[in-house]
Amino acid sequence: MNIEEQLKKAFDPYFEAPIEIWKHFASLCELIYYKKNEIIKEAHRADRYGYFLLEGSVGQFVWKENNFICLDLFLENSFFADDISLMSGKPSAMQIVALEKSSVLRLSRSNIEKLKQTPMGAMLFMIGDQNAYAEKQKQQIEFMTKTAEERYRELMKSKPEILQRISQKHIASYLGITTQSLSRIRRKKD
Amino acid sequence: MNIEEQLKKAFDPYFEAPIEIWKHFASLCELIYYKKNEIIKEAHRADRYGYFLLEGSVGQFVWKENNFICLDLFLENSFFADDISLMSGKPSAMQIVALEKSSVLRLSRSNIEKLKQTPMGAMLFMIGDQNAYAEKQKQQIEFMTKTAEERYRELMKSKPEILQRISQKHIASYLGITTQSLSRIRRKKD
DNA sequence: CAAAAAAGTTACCATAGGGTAATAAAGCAT
DNA sequence: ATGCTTTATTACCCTATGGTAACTTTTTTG
Repeated sequence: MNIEEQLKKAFDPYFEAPIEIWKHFASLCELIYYKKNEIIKEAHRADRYGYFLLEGSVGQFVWKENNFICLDLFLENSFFADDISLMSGKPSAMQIVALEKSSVLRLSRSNIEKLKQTPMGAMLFMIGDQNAYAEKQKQQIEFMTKTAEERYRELMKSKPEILQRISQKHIASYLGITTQSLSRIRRKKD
Repeated sequence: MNIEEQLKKAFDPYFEAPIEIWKHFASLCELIYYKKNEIIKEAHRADRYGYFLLEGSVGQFVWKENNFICLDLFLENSFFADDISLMSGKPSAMQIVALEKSSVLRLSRSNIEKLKQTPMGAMLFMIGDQNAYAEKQKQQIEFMTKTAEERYRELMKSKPEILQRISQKHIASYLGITTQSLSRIRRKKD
């Protein structure tokens, strides 16, 4: 599958934009490859890019005491960014890291602005932003209404491939617990 | 202060739109009054409105075990909605409640769509959505990197009026703890 | 204003999850 | 492959927070 088809397919569940839009989108991007554990966006720097993950996996992290904890995980065909830095133009605490060998489309802020000036482009970003918010709110509800063990079992059911591909260290911090606690949960039954 | 000035002033920190836009915005809204504890949007219903809080305070809740826990709190001059239901058109678990006597501007989905068709309107909603996402992410970082006690002290510092105006029951659940735990924290020193 | 309801406090014990540390297992590099 | 580094497991004890329950204070409402 070529890149514009991949973009279209990833976005279609939310809004079906014609393939020409995605050709235009892709034409404004750079294609970048990252090795496992390579830093895509360093903590306490500014970043003026949005990204689309073609292959691999990526995590958003912030520092807590003595390690990075994971705010969100992305698998291929997802949009991701350090939205706070991208919006404000200022440095943010977030670090973004490739968790597997990954290929990524990178779109600069100025090209984002260009895209937003077309009606269809504006629509895409609006829907993307709304969706990001909705996902974050769902994540909050999971956090506030379920135990770590319930969140683990939920994740196991809904995205089992994450458990195969991402190290438990990251999954544990994503679930809001230590690797020891995750081990304890996994031991019970699996 | 009249309504359009109030709208403009609330939004200006993010993007300075001309007052005419806000007149147009206000003209598409209904003004509604709620009593303390009145339900603005009931859990497990759909809601096709966005809201702007002129006076009072409002909370977003979801059910957990035997009570409603608070996902977010709003004071006057904030936009709020059940975004998930508003986006999807479908029922959602969220309940929205006036926590004090409140006055609210209510904007229907169809009028939101109308506004979004103007370039300036599209801009406003885009910025609003981005901002909502950024706030939610900040809230997540607070949750994942700080203890309940730290979150309480932080809230005390950043929005002390909340502690005066909102019942501890709601503040406790907003902080992710029980009222007993909040009492214990408050006892320490205050 | 008085009675009733709701909210807040305190104490008790229970439990999920954290911190340290030792060990085992897996992944990576020469 | 062989060692070196990182990750995962397990055990130990510790702490923050939860649940129940009794009591007090505040708020609501007839």
